[in-house]
Amino acid sequence: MADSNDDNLKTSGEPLPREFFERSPELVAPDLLGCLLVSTAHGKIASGIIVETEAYLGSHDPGSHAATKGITARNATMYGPPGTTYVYFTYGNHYMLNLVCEPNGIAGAVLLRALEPVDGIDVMTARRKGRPLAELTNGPGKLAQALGIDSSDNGVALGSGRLQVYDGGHRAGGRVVRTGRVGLSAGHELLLRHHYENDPYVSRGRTGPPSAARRRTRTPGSGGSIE
DNA sequence: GACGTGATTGTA
DNA sequence: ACAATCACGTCC
Repeated sequence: MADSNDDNLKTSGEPLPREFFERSPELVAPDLLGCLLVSTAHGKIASGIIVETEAYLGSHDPGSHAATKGITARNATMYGPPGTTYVYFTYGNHYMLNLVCEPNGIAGAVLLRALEPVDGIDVMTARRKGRPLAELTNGPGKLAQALGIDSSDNGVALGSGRLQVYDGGHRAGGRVVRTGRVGLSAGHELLLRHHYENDPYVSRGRTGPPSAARRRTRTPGSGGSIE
């Protein structure tokens, strides 16, 4: 290939088997830390070591898309077979990449929130419009953008599409900490976020709950009454 | 700290 | 039909 993009690729370990994902997201989320996520979207390799994850459970998790609602058009893949990807679009701008857990028919997934860039840094930098290395993949929307992920990846089994995850094992000396999940108005108090301590590629997250429910900014017309 | 952006969802 | 919400990122 004319691409210089596929020299010296790092594939630390075997692809994670389906059984790895066929259990609670609460167990899968910390085990994904240290594994390698690889994208081949648009014919370009881009990869990184997973350094931050969040678990999303089923109907009893108020922060989950599967909270009490049952199956909807959006969350259907969360109920699908383990080892597939759940990708959804939010805030009008961002794709979020999750890996589906639990046996087929039971909702559960792990959100990938941050990576340490490994291969294809030039590709990721271009997709991220020249941002510095530490800001290529330090957030869920950022990593999806860096890896070229979009809604066409939703519901696809790992290894059969553009994405794969390889076992990597934990980093030497990388201590894992659990904190509250980021950006939720409900369920943020549950300690379901996992990341390496003092890791430069972890998202900063947000401090505290998102200032109540953010109100849509209204533009009162001139002379209009405000309620 | 505030605003963009558009799909999704509950409510009417 | 409508309007609020939203697992965020960017610039002020």
